[in-house]
Amino acid sequence: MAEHALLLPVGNMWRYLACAKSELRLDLTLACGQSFRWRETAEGHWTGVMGGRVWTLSQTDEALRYHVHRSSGGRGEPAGPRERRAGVPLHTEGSSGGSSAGAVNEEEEEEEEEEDDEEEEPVTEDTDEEAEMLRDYFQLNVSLGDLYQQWGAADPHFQRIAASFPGVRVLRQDPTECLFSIICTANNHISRIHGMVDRLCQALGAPLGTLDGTSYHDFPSLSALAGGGVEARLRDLGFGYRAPFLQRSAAQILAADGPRWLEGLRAAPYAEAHEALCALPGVGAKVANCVCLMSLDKAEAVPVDTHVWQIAKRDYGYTAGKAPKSITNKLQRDLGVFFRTLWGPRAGWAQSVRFCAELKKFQPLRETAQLKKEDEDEDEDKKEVTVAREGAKAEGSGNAKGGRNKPARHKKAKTSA
DNA sequence: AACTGACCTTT
DNA sequence: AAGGTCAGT
Repeated sequence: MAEHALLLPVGNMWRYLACAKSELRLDLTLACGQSFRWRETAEGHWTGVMGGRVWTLSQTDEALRYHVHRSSGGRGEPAGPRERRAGVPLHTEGSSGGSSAGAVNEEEEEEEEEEDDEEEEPVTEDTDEEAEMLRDYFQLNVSLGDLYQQWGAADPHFQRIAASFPGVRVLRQDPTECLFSIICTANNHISRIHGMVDRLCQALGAPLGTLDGTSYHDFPSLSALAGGGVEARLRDLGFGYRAPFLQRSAAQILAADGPRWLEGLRAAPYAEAHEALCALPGVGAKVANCVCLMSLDKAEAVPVDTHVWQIAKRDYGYTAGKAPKSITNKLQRDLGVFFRTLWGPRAGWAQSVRFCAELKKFQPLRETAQLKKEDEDEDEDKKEVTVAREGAKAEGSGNAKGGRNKPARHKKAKTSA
């Protein structure tokens, strides 16, 4: 029910936010595996759900353009904390093409027609609020240009790719959405993850409306994720062994004061947040680092995956000594310290740029600048990196290994009532 | 404390 | 093999 609330098409009602392309590149930032909620619905146009609303974003050289799709008859309340949804029905097109992309809840489409929310508040304030939502989501208060400068000066390998991959920012995502999306990424393909997150929202998230035949859903709430039968449902949706991780993690968080527990970690030190996350089923060191970096304001967190490990070996000669067969926790800690020493307190941001540049889908971008650049100096700076391992603790709460606070290990708690 | 395989599916 | 995690040694 309410599956087919009609979302208004993008008219000429773009809003603009001053933002240079060197500060933000939508294509790189939205498709590099941080969030799996955005699709390029048209050339240079990215549509997705953020903060309980459906957005379409695009950009010019100097501005970020955005539009929020309003439901024409939506009764689906946004699950967000703010309930004030200034939905103003403009066109009341008879709901036509119910082209069921979901095939799940096929309903006879009823005429969208109920109490049209009488405008109870002036809508003008909403636009400022939405601009602020974007600034927060993209963390536009952080000057990426300055950071690129610093990283490039400190690291010739970063400098080598910087010009080809500008505007790669770390998103500030909702912690719940980030956590449960990232759990899905473990031992998985990016191409597959997109579909999984999509089906997750389709199956358990509140419907927000339909646009161009595609239905959009909010990210599932913790209660929806923790519900009985969720594991089996997700198994059917192709989540494999991750299905119980999602359900059990949700239940565990709910038992620990719900979303406030997660959001509270934003104010906690990196090491503490990392440790707390690792207590959740399906959350190891790498996933915890991703969540810390992309939703909990831990800019120093460096997720070490196979790509970063390859980079470390190839570019920074980080095999000196021993090369574990797999990426161990110790290796992740050591590499975290190493990259924080190299890149500084926002090492996680720099890592995101390097990771992005490593993705196969973005290799064409690399070629372009490579031709311009020189291509002779290759192995130049492969020096000892072991030296850097020493004074790496100089950055406050850098490494996420200290902290012997409280055990709080539930992890394998089966059906702990 | 640090390593080694098994593990759901899909490219 | 894929942007790992878990349990056992």
